[in-house]
Amino acid sequence: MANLRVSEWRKLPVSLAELCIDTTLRCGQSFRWKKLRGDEWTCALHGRILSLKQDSTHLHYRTTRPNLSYPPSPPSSARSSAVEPEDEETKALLKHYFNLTPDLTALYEQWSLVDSNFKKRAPKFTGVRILKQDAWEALVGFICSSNNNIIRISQMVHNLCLHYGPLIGHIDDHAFHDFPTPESLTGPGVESHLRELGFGYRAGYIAKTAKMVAKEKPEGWLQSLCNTEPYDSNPDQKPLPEGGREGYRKAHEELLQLQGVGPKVADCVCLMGLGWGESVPVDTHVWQIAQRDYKFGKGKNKSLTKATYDAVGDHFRHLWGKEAGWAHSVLFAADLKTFSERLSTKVEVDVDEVKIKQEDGTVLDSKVVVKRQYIKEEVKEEPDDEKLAIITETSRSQRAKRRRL
DNA sequence: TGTGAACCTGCAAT
DNA sequence: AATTGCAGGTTCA
Repeated sequence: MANLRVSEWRKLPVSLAELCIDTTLRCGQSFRWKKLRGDEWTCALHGRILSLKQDSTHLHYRTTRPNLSYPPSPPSSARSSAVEPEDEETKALLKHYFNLTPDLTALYEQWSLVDSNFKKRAPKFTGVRILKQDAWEALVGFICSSNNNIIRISQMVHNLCLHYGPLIGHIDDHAFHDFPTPESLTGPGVESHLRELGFGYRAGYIAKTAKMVAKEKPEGWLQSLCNTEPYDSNPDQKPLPEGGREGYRKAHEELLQLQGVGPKVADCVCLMGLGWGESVPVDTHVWQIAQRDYKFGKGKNKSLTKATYDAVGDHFRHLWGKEAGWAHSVLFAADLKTFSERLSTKVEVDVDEVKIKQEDGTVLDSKVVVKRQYIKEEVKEEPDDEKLAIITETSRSQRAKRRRL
C-alpha cells in the first residue's frame, strides 16, 4: 500500500444557500465525485484526494496525499509550520473549483426578480454552484454524456481514470486516480480498449479528440479558450452582446472542430470548464423546460434545430444576462429525476412508541421510533399566462351570456 | 437550413 | 422472459 499522508479536517465558513455540495455534485456537472462513509464526498484532484463534508455553517475539507518525503513522519513540532502552505493551497483550490467568489444568494434574487418561473422552482435547489472544472476533464466527460445517463457516464469516466490516470491512493479500498492527460489517450489501442470498457461509439470520439488536442493543436490551446475576465458582481455594468461575448463565441466555435463535440457538448465545456457564464447548453431537459415554461416548441421553433438551439440560448441570455448558464443549471437540476422526490413529497415525521412485551403483558423494553414518511403530493400546475387568458376569456363570455338573459 | 437514421450500453417499464 | 423506451447528442447522408 502506498504511503499516504492524511491532513486534519479544516473548515471554510459557507452557508447551504451559498453552496450545497449534495446538489452541486449530483446534478451532472462532474462525474467523478464519490460519496463515501455516508456523508463524505471524495474526488482526486490535482495530485491529491480531496474529501468534503458540509453542515449548515461550514464546508469541512481534508486532503490525502502521496507522501513523497522519506522517512514518512517528520516530528510534529516541525510539521505544524510546514502544513500551512498546503492548507492555503487547498483552500484556494476549493474556492476556485466551487467558484465561490460570486454572491449566490444575490444572483438567485436577481434571477427571481426577472423570471417568475425561476422564482417558483429555485427555492428547493439553492446552493447550486457552477464548477470551474479542468477543461480537458469537462470535455471528455461531456463527450461521454451523449445519448447517455449520469450513472453510466460516471462509470465510464471512472474506468477511464482507472486505466489511464495516475493512481494517487486508496481510501477505504477505493482507488483514486487523477484524470488522464490528453497525451495518455493517444496510443494506437485506445479506441478498441475503450470499446471493451463499454464506451460504445464514444470510444472513437475520445481517441480522436485526444489526438487532436495532444498532437494537432498547439500547446495550451484548450486553456487559451478560457474566460480571463474577473467576475463582476454588478449586473448592469455593460449589456451582454447578442449571442454572448466574443471569447465565448470563439471558444464554442473552436470546440466544434473536435470529434463528438456538437453545440451542446461545446456549451457544457464553455460553461463548466472554460468559465463562460453565458453559455447555455440545451439538452433534452432544457428543451422540455423551454417548451413547458418559456413557450418554445411552436411556429418557427418547432423542433430543436441549430437555429432553435441558438434561439433558446439567446432567450435565456436576454432573461438572465451574463450568468444565464448558471441560472439555467438551477432549472436543469430542478428537472432531474435524481431530485424528483424534492418536488413530489413532503416529509412527515411520525413518532411511535414501540413496546416489547412478554406473553403476560410485562413490558421488557420500550423505545421511541421516529419514522419518516415520504408522502406523494399532487403537484398542482399553476396556470400559465396563456391558460389564464383562456380562463379570463371564458368567464367574460359567460358574463356576457348572463347579461343577455 | 432542415430532417431522419444510425450509433453503444444498460436499466426500468411493459 | 423478451421487447421497448430512454438516458444532459453527434454524425452522416
